Amino acid sequence: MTAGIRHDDLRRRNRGLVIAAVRRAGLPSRTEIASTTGLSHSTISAISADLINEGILAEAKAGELASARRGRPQVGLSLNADAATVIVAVLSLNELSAATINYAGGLVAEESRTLATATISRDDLISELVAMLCRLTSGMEGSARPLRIVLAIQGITDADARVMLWSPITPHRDIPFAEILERKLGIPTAVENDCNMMAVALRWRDPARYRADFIAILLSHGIGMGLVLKGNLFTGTRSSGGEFGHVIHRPEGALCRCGRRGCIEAYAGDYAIWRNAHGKSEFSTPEDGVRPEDMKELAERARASDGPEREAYRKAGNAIGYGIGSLFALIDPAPIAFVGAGAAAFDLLEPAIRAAVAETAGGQHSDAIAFDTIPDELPLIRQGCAMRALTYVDQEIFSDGYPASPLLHADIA
Amino acid sequence: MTAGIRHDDLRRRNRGLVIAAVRRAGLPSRTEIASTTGLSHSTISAISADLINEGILAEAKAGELASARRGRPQVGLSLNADAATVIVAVLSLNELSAATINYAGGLVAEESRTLATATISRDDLISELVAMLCRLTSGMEGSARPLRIVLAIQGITDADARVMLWSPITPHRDIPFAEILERKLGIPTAVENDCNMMAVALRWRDPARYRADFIAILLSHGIGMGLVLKGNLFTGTRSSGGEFGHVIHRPEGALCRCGRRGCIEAYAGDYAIWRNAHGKSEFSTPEDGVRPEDMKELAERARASDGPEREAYRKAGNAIGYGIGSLFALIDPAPIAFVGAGAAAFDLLEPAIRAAVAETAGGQHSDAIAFDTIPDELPLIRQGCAMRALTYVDQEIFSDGYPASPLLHADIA
DNA sequence: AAGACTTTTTTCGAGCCTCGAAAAAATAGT
DNA sequence: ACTATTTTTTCGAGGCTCGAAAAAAGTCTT
Repeated sequence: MTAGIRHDDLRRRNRGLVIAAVRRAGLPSRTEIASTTGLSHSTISAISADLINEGILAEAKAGELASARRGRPQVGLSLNADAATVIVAVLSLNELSAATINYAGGLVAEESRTLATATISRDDLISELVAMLCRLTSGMEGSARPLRIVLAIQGITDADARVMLWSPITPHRDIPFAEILERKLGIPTAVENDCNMMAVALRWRDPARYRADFIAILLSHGIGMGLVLKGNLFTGTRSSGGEFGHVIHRPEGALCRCGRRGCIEAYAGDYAIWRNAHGKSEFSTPEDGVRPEDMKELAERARASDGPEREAYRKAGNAIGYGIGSLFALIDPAPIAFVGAGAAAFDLLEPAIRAAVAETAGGQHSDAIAFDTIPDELPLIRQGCAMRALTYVDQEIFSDGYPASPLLHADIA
Repeated sequence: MTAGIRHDDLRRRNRGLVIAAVRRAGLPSRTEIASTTGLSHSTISAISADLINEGILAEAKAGELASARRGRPQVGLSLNADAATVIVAVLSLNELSAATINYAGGLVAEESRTLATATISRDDLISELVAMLCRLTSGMEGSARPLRIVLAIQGITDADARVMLWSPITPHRDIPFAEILERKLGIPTAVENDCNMMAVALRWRDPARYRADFIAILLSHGIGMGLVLKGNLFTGTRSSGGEFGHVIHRPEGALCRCGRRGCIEAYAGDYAIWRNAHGKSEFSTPEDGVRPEDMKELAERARASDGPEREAYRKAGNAIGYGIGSLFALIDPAPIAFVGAGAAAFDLLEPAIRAAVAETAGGQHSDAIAFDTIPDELPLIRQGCAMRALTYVDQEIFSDGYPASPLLHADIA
């Protein structure tokens, strides 16, 4: 049962609304905030005064907002970059990277290193991560301590974003990263699926295109998906969900890395395309060592002539297209962004994808099916993590009357 | 952007909360409502006094609440059955039925008739419906006028629940039932998918089992689905969505009623089972005239010996099972209720369903997969419509300070 | 049977919050 | 310098929820 609304919740929610409006708009005036939130000018005035006093927002210098209009000039409100910091970390195949981000979303520091994720021991994996984050946060104590960590992983997390349940990059399972990092660093942590973070980032990058309903599909060694429906990130009931790569394309079909058969990934993952292009059986054990260079070369050959390579891409497109079509039967069509190295070969996939979608329930609204490609996934994932962490701070910490950094504003005391 | 919370929204939302608590609990005391909503006793006292004055709630007679405890006895609050009425209508193959329901959910009047939905003209279909609802509402004027109509149809509606976009029971498309009924009867109307209403009803019938996440699957001539995720009815971005029957089971597979190939329905719909059992080609035109008696007989023969009939049910179960498995890859497992005549043959389907699910991503959590069967769908659909209509009245009308029936309480004037 | 005890419900004043209207502030045009 | 215009702040009114205390309505005990 939904909880009742207390009187003090009201202020909290409206504070959150004002912060969100500033984060979204960049440098909005109070009047602009009033109109986007629907709250009265007086309320916005009161709330923004509080937020400025607390060091969460800051007023822009006069003239920063091009006006040239008559009347009292608007004063833009911005996020105070020094109000807080957050940490983002991305754990992917053979690579671990992390960064400190300030409250305005700017990069403060970063670090990354290669890591043999497939063979490293469980303890070493954990301690490498802990060590990197300790280095990043060293010297940040007291009010300078980061307020949130978001760790993105390839694979499945639990619905509460606390445990990595399974990942293709390591044999180790059920690693409670959130608990570990909270204990070691004392900073609240969320563990998120990388594709979900991609979807979050798309929404911030291009809100016009990626608004209420859209899909991000990661094409790489495996196939991942992040799905936003009615403005909310779609997650499973127990896990991060959205395992599009393991929707069944052909029952009893090709052997998948997950051990099952006929998954979309078993036709469209890098290893599957490679396997098909090299004339190996669909039932042969998935090859782990397919490198990005191999795929680039494969794509070149597929473009050069209509041989087994092109056929392999066709099969991949067919699997993806039928999968999308089935998804559209459930959720109706929505724009799709293909992300990752595989998106660089999208020209080879697209005809087969479109042909397959046309054979499905999604085909009837083919006008609404827009594709977009973004070959480089890491920046997207990072940005998604950063926004995830920052909106957490916005809504869960700064929306209460939290004294952001009292020392910065000692003059008001 | 989410709208700001006004001060007067607060009362409205808390009124809605109190009404919802009473509808859910049956005869709760004020103290009980306070604890389920988290609001204070004083607030509940004030709100319920208002609601009683407005004739929306009523106090139970003393002693109706078994207490036997010490202390001042609790006074149960109930919905005032006379506070309002709503209309539910269900349009299904060859049958149209409608009923008037009072505010407490009790049946006031009902009517149903057979109708050759497959051949009737568009205008006749509309006027039959309008006529029936006019008869039901005749004499109910002024404050006795029903406050809401919910019409359930087999097929696809738009996301705003105003238009029947497509239905298997009639060749006519895009009938704006909501607009038509609102104009003819002057009562706000919603057009809903029948399976979605089944899901709504399950939640009211057995909240322990069907709580936050579950699936209702209708097995009849076609295959429908109603899905509740995180406590919300799942709908598509443009339509009622959840067209589980048209998820692709086998690309380029059996011919479906929808004209496409390989849909789950083309294996598991009545016509598909019938077609397979009679040794017809999977690509032969779907038979429209398969009657429930035919299916009953088919099931008998399938139970009697392991012939083509049993094989047909196996194929159906295989399609459903793979479909469920793929769905579980996206949303994680959830309890499933199989509804409709096809559920009466669930014993024939279940082994193949379970075997197929085990081959998919859903298989890993096989412990969480609970099946339930409900052969009679019409009462479920009706109940879902009724609850849908009543909660609309609760939240959209009675949550504002709406004078429910001033005449009933003239004494307070 | 009267008083003690217990639990539910109502009453009442305090404290917030939002809102609208009016005032103040700050600039461009004339 | 003065007017027009637009933004922002101020101020009082009205509502809402809350906690504490009081009132109500029984059961239990002696």
